[in-house]
Amino acid sequence: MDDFSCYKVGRQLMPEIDTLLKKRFRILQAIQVAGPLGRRTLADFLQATEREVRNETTLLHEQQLIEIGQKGMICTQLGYEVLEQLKPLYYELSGLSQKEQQLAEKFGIKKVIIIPGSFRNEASRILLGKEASKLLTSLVEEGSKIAVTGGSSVAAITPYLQPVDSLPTVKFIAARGGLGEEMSLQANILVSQFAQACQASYKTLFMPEFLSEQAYVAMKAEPSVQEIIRLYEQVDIVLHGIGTAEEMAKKRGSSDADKALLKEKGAVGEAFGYYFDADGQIVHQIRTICIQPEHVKQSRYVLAIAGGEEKVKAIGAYFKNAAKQTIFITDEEAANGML
Amino acid sequence: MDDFSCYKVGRQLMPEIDTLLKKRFRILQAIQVAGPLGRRTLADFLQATEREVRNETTLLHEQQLIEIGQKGMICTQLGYEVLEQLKPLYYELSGLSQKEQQLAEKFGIKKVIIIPGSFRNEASRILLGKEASKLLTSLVEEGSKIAVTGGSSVAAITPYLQPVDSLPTVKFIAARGGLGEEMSLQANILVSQFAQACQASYKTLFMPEFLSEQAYVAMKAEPSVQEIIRLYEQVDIVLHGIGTAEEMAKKRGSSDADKALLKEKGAVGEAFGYYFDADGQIVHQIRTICIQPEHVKQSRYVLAIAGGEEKVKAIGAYFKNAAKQTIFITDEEAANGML
DNA sequence: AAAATATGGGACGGTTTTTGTCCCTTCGTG
DNA sequence: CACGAAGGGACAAAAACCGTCCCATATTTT
Repeated sequence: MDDFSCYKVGRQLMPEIDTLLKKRFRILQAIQVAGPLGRRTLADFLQATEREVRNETTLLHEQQLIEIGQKGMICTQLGYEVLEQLKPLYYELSGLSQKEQQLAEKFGIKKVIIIPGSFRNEASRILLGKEASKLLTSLVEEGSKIAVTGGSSVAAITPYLQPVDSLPTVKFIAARGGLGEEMSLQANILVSQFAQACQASYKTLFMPEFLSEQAYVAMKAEPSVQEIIRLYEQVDIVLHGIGTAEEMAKKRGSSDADKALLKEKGAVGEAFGYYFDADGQIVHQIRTICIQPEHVKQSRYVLAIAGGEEKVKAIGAYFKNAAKQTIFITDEEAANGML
Repeated sequence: MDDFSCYKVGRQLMPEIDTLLKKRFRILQAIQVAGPLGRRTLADFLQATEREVRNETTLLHEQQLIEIGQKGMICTQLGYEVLEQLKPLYYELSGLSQKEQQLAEKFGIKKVIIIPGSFRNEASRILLGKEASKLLTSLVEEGSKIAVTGGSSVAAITPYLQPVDSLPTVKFIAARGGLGEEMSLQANILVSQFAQACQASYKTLFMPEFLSEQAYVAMKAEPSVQEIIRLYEQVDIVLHGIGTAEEMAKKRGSSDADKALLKEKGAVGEAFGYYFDADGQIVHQIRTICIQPEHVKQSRYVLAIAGGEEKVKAIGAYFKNAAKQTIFITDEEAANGML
């Protein structure tokens, strides 16, 4: 499983290297993701004193793992390699590997990936983006159809998608219509950005949020809508976030009556347009066009992304009744909350 | 070649672990070989302050690598295992592996094994004994005939020979007669002790040191001597030390005239009864029965053992004209002197 | 039996190192 | 040109470390 045997033997003579490795790894990683930045900025970024950061960074500099310029410190190529090679070990030492496995078993899903820190922190979101992008890239095949929902977590991937391999042949599909205000996090916007980044094609679905019963039926019959519904049936990969019921309702600008209704029904979370209760059962559905749970369940891969302390309950509920083939990317904060 | 890759990557982030590992390894090893011993004794054994030893030993104790009793500190089973597993790494870090290879190339022999420290130090002699014993055990086969000379370095093996495998079937043969005073280091005594330790058989050769020409010829004709000379021709393994010319002459109680003669001939070293000059050429031979250089050269393995600063010249000279199949065990001190 | 030696644990100043926190000059950037 | 953030320098307070001794006890030697 691991080939850190010599490290583990060495640790018996030098137990202090564990904490040392974790500390320096964190700092080097922070420099890597947070780009060129100065000593003091880094210090409160990591919530450490200036001194501590300074000591470690001078050492990292002597080791040629970072370069110190006038813009600040940046990670060298060697630093990248060291980070890459030490990542599994860091995960092992931080217990993240173990937590990943525990969560995967608990939820009965394929795999869990934990990003150190919290998605509230920018550094973690950058790591998330890189990790998710890497994963997505490894999953796609020639002509894959990828359904994408909105949300800040999913949006974090954008800067790191690159046109490699078969990515240019895939198609990104908005998993549902827009959500109201925050345009930049809408599924429609994201798919277009994704597609642009990968030089791939995409399909948007612009629709009002709240349709009357009649309008809903009418829309469903529209040829363009029919077309996207057919696409949903052929989706290979679903990329979605998970939200809390309150947050979602607020984002949608739901009325107080609707909020009360949701609360009454016990809704705690939301994913691709469906509200579910603490048991993961769907209790409410937005009356709009969106991908159906059965489409999700029959897709080859499901990539769920969600983190942060506030989403612990929603995530836990969602995975009581989620697609088994799901790969779940979360942050350390949420992972701790769920264990 | 080595599988310390994860260690070496880790070292890039934590360069201090090198010295740390070496320091702790040395201390743990000292405890291992020097048996139960106290803090202060260990301190001047390692030429370190009491404090330093104390700090490290408390840590080793916490790590359960040593046990602290009223007789002093001893190495635990876990400690043994850690030492065993870390030994190649320690050799690598200390540059001993590299020096071993350099010396082997320089001398044109099969292999060099360097024992840390100096043979003047008891701890090193204990390590020497263990190492040489292990090596010898690995070399012998069913019915091997092993020629043994005297000397303190060779004698260091005695306590660590154990009756394993095919050792009981081997025969230890005194490579020559006695040397005078120091009985316990004579070849004759050693072979009997070796044989006893291994439950093997042995053959001694008791003869006066300085024979007249007539007596020498007469002795050679003796059946018992003829028998041992035939044995010399069948020897599989030669185990011998290397001495300086001065030391040997003194041990033998040579006359001043003889010493002057040796000096005139340029003798710098001695091995199994032969004096050789700085070029490794034999310049003088003791007139006694002993194994011949041609017997040595045709034996399967030659195990040479010698160390200490004072022997550097003698060793260097000896290996200018030594058997290619020699495996040479020396100490760090001599190794440094020769490079 | 008694003296001598060696053990681990405790204690305690003096010293070195570490730490937190300034200021300063120098740059890019707006 | 001005502002903010960069790295480097400096320094007092604090902490950690270090060398060293003492002590009660156990073991070894005499």
